[in-house]
Amino acid sequence: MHNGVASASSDAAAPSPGRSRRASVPEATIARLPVYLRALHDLADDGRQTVSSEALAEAAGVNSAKLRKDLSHLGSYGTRGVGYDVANLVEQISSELGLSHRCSVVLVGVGNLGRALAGYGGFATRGLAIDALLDADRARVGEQISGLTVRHIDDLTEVVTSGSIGVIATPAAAAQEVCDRLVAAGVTSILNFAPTVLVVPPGVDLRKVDLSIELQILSFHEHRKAVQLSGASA
Amino acid sequence: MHNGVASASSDAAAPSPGRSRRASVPEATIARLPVYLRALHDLADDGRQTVSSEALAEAAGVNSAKLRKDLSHLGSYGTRGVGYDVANLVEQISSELGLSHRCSVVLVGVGNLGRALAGYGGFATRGLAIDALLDADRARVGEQISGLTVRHIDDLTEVVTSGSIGVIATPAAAAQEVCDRLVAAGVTSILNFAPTVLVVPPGVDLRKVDLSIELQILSFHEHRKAVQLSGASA
DNA sequence: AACTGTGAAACCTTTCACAGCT
DNA sequence: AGCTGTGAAAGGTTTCACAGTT
Repeated sequence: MHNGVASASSDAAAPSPGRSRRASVPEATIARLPVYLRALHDLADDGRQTVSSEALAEAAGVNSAKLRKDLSHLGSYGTRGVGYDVANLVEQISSELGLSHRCSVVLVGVGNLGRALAGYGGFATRGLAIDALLDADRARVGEQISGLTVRHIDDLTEVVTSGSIGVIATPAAAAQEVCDRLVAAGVTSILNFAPTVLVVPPGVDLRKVDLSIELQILSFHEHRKAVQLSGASA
Repeated sequence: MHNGVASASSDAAAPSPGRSRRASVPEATIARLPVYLRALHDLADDGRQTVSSEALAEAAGVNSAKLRKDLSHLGSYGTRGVGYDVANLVEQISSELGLSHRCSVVLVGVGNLGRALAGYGGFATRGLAIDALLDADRARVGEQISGLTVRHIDDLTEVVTSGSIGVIATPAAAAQEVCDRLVAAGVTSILNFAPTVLVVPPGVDLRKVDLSIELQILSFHEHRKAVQLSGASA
């Protein structure tokens, strides 16, 4: 799975004795909440008022025990014998994910991938959308993409607000520098699409999406299947 | 996690008593091998002959104990007191991932994202590259993208070969049908970029990359940080 | 009866720490 | 000395199965 959250960032607070409610939802659960949310939105669009763990689990592609355990971490508001109230659950999950008050998303790197991300419908649907596009290439500055005007990366500090999320879609060679500049500008959550390992200071969350790694993992499974087939006849 | 090859192929072989033919490499390890491989290629390009677990781990962004444990699953060939032979390890990992004999990659959906993927340098670097582009829109058929000619999706069976990997970069609404067609054509490994849950028969490996989910996970962490800051004063 | 919420078991992953090789 | 390989401990995740609620 994704390890997501960058390394040594358990600095938040020392194991203080007077720690308050530490509901602390597990990472694995967090990673599934967006999937549940999407399924719930679909159900709501279909006019469903309530849904059972069984039905929601199927729509989300997980099993129902896992779904119930996940929701129980949120303090869950299902009704035994009935199921979950769709609208209520949407509210709960959105709130948990912090989608209620949208934070801005700043994308750096307007090459092929950056353009694709800027135009990606999935973002806009609920809660999150890209608010600013930046690039180091002055030839691209001023260009209009998906309703946004590309600005120069030197304007970074002007477009970053408290709680911004940074998205890096630059070539690998530029990624670490862009990352450093994002961090310097106050960004503490970064999504990296460049195929390189980034280093961030403690307290900064870093996730990565690496397209070629995904393909290589599939290559492994494909390879293993082939080996099994040919070797099984022994 | 990912559903992988349904229960069907867990541990086909009985625990062989004698020669320790290595027992299946854990999923978590597989997911990191491509990262190690990239770091190793970088080291090789720099002329390094050997590397310690400490140094390689740092380049890959993991800790050294994890790296050593991961490599030990491959039957690892390090030398105590010295480290790992870079070229040898590249060979080992490539072979484990099945990159030695490239399998073809077929991409369906040549919208913004599909174009970005087709031009994505990361793929080509080592072992894997996209071999065919397909789209349902006849207006796009014939177009040249990154040296490939877009073909109509009805040609699917002509471009799929045994061991092909399918990549879905269509809108969500079309994804399941495309997936079904890929499966029907014999594809057993699929990477899905469409923001929707796909259903595949047992024996087919499915991985997904969902851009908006990644952002929502970061939104959660950002949100939590904000809450901690404002609420910590109690 | 239908369905949720949850302890407990099973399983997987990471980290530790050190034996053992070069 | 330096470094790998690995049991064992610690921690996290999934699944089971059923008590408890409507």
